Amino acid sequence: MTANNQGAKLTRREREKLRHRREILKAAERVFVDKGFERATVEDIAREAEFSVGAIYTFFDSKEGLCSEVMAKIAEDFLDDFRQEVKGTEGPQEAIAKVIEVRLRHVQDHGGFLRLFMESKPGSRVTPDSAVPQNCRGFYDTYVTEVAALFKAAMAKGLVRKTNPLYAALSLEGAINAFSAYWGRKEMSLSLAEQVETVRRNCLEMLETRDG
Amino acid sequence: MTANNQGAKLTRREREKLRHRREILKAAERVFVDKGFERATVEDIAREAEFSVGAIYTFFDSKEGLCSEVMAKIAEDFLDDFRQEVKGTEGPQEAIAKVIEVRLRHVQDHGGFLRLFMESKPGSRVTPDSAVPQNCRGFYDTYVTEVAALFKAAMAKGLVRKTNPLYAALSLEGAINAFSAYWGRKEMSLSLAEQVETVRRNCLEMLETRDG
Amino acid sequence: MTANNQGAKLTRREREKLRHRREILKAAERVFVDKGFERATVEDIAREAEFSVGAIYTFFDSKEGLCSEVMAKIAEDFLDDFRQEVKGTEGPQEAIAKVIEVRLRHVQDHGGFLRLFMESKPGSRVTPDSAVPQNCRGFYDTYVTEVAALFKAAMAKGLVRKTNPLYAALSLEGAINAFSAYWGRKEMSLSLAEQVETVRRNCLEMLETRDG
Amino acid sequence: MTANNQGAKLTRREREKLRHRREILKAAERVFVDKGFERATVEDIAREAEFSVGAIYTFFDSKEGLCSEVMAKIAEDFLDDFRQEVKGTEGPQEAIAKVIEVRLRHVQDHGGFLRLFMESKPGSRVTPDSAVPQNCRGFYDTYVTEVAALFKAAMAKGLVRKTNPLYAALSLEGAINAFSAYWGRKEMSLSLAEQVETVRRNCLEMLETRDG
DNA sequence: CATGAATGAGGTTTCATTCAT
DNA sequence: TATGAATGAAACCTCATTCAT
Repeated sequence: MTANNQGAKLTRREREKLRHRREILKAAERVFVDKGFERATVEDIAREAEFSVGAIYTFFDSKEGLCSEVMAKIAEDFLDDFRQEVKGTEGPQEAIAKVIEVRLRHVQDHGGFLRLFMESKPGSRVTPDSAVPQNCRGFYDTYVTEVAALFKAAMAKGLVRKTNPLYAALSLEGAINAFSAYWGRKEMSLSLAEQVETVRRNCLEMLETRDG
Repeated sequence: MTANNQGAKLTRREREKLRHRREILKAAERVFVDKGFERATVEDIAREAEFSVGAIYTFFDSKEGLCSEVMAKIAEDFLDDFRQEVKGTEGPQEAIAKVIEVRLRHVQDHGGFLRLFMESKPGSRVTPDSAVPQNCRGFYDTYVTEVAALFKAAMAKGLVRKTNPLYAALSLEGAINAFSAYWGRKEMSLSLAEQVETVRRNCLEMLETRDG
Repeated sequence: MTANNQGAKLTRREREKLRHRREILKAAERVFVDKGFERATVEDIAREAEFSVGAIYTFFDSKEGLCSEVMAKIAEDFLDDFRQEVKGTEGPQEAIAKVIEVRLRHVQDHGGFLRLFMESKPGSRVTPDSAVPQNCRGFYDTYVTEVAALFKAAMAKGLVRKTNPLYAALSLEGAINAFSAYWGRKEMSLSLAEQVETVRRNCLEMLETRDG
Repeated sequence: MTANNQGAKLTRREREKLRHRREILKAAERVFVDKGFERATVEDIAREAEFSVGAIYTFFDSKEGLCSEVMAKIAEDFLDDFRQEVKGTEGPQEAIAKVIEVRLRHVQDHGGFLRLFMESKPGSRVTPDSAVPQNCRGFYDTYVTEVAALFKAAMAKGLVRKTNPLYAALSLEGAINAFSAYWGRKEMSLSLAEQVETVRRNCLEMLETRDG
């Protein structure tokens, strides 16, 4: 039985192919994060993945297509992780604290890749337009909107000062970016817990009501 | 008298040369902001500057060298502008408000170029290492440190809650980046005054003491 | 008994193998006719033949070798068909008429492939030199010479004007090529009978003696 | 005065550029005729033209674009030559004789390139569709039609047997192709005069009325 | 024998840089 | 000085061929 119809078992060959595909995606992410889209060469990626150049093209249509999938995967994984973690919390305040952790862990694991989405609009060509996959275009806004909803809930409960929840979410995002870029620049390696605590104290507490 | 020692008068020739140089720098900035370093070609820049390709190379050693000077000029002009504006204020609170204005005006005039500095450490290659000029390496930190000093002063006067002034400065920076990126993504064109007011209300007020 | 010496019985295995080989040759011909040698990929041929790429290489040494066999087969089949049909005729005049039919039918079934032979000499590289098989080099001349012999016979019987029989044969060939290319270009789909009649009237009748 | 407006003199630089462009076209024609579009590499062409690979691309957009121009130039030059020569004749019979000469001379100078036009319809991929320039699509038909008109005139004057003039033109074309391909294959180098005479005697005389 | 993933040489194209005028 | 044609290294991508399963 060689069928790979829905849910069916995959042959060893197919499993291996999928594994190789994932390996290439991982390697590509590392190279893209390290060098940026333009300076990363397909040969770099092939070397990092320990495959030949041609092999890359049996899995992906083009360098842009590959980058596209890398971004889509990062975005997807991040949103999944974010939602999963938020779901397990009690109350919006704890949820927001969790957001910080998820977000900082992501920077630790994937570098500043998410920042690319923040900027991605036609005309800011850090990454070519076509490499920002359709299903990622709205990703960053989706995320920010969901964080804003958490702030809104917290404000409704009187846990956080009343302001525009969207701007509260953007402020938090911006601070996380700025802090982690600063730590990166200074080659400081704080533990994740320390990072979370710092952001919490310097950002979140500002917003909390005195008697929250 | 052909000498061009400091302060000496320049011949017409020399004055023209300097003017051309500045024109090329301006044009290069526009192209780099629009397309990014990699996708900008020297020919693009030459066309924008209305010079020949060769002319570019009589003024600058290489594309990277040119980018380097563009960045240095942006950094210098920004610091000058920032210090000038701050100097004219009374009290740290007003100074910080001015910072927001200066910073947002800079985004309006020069796009997200400053963000490149925030991220520029070896390894985040949006712009090639060598294009970040030596004398710019510390620029962003200088700026952030000076803003932090303003916060420190405000805290000393009890105008702003006591926290780590550096992180307060980074938070403000991050928020400005996040807000302006968001507005850019949504193609919203708020007036500078509206932008400043929004950042002030959503960021700064959070930090102010109730009886500040 | 596994021997496959001439005439010996073949095992089922061997019969199947031969059948697969023929199927690949047929598929390859279709693809080569459609796309030309260079633009046809081995994968195209494999897909058309419903075999894997690897299978092609168990039967044929290389893409050129495959093309070589395709051409040899076309040439052989054509010569067989031509001789068979001519054999069944009475008198050279009828034979020449039959030639036209055979030739036009071949264009209908195999496209302009024969024209490749007409042109194939080192230096006219529509098809790579090495893909024109040794045993095909003289094929076109053999064919033309045999047609010329028919003309010679017809001239001897006074049925056709006396000229150089070889040039008469070449003229007929050329006209058939030109007519069928013209019809192809105009996307006209005349029936084979109409095509034969047109060539006969416009070419052959010119050569006939008034009282032939 | 550096303007190159209509009719104005060109600067030396511009004249040189045009000359180089023409040299590349010539070299490209030689290589395309020799190897065919697919097997000709841009490097081959560059070497033949004694330029660098990059230089080719300062004159032409792509290999296909270059081929396109080569074909357009051949077609244009041929039509010009053909019309010029026909214009200078007295009576259609002499004109047709001239056609043979022009056509055979073209084969001598440019090889079988014209045959490519004869076959060029979508689907016969000796040359990629896009390399057959728009303004060439109808070229071969234009030529054949004009030759047909000459036959029609000759028929009207009773100099040539009455048949379909278009098919008469196609027959002549086909014969010229077949004859010259044959001579090429046999590496025979008849003089142009001998070639013309052979075609005239073996093709044209067949069509002439006895008392023409 | 059949498969198809993997290889890597080779082709097209771009573009920073040079240099004769 | 200013020009822009020419260079050639290096990038992306294709595809004939191989080989472990």
